[in-house]
Amino acid sequence: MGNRDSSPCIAAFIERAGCLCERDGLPRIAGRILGLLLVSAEPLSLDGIAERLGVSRASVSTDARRLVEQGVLERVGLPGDRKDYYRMASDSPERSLEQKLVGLRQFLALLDEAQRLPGQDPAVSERLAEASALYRDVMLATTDALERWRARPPAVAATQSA
Amino acid sequence: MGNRDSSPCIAAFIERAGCLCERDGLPRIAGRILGLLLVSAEPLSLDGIAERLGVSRASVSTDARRLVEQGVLERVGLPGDRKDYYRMASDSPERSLEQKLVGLRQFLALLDEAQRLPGQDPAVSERLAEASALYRDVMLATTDALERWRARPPAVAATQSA
DNA sequence: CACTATATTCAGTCAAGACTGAACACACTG
DNA sequence: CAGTGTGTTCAGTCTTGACTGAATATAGTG
Repeated sequence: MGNRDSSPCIAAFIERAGCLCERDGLPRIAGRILGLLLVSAEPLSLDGIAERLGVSRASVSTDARRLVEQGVLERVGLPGDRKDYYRMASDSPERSLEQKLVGLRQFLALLDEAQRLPGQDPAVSERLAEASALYRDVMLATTDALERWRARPPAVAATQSA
Repeated sequence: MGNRDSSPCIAAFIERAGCLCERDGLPRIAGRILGLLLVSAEPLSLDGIAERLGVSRASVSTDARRLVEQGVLERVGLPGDRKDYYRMASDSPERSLEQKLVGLRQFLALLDEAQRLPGQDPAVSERLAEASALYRDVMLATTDALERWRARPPAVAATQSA
């Protein structure tokens, strides 16, 4: 079942990716798809992914679409082929980071809501303000890092031009 | 049941906290405990929390212990009282941020593992290196923000001295 | 227009784990 | 040592959502 060819290292890597993504609220299969496509040079078809991972085509269809919606995967066509192919989006690291940022943003919003709550003890207010400051700073720093990354010098060559 | 007194705003806030923490892999009740203690000036007993939230004491016992282990809650005693009381740890924002950092660290480790995989296409290697660089930078920036926060000027006064 | 290849959707199964009440353990008190 | 207040653990229920095979849609091909 699945993982027919290729080294067991890669299989292990894909599994790790699956488990890790599970912690972020993604289905395990979605994580495996990401792991697989992360290390594959060519786009893979839906059937190819399903067979390679040893899971149902239904799951791959659902999860791949979800990942496309999140912007971390791209659906591409191959000339003379009716199948859908998938590959990592060119800005996928950015996108998955943004996914994590929304979590931070919501947490920050929660802290702000807490600060606006009526009848707060001064000590509580201060605790909230401090936490809020920390998370605001982290968000800022992360956004900056993202900006720096976007402005990074373009890659020298690599096969894939676009 | 539960939320007997206090404004409905607070009840809503606690619920939001519960749902938000669920996304981070915590039981909803753990999130509610955090929300409740975040806005309460005094430590609360296990029974007090359970009654206030309208949940079983068993859940509060389990989840509070978990939060204490994570370092975001502190178990304190009150003189002349045999009960356990809980309050937010003084460094709780730091701790929950660190929790998030371990996720980043694991993700980074996964990327590194991918880079060490045998027989990599150059384009893939470059993609991995770029992603790795982004996440490394984010981790660094976050750690810096955390340092800044630790070095922040101490609070003016507030009721709770320690 | 049949026919085929492909992708999506749906009903159903299954597993994980949150939550609970009740039993239990523990440690004070008199 | 019984009795009581307190925290923990456990067996069982229930919800959620991942995953699947099969049915269904969609679009290309002759």
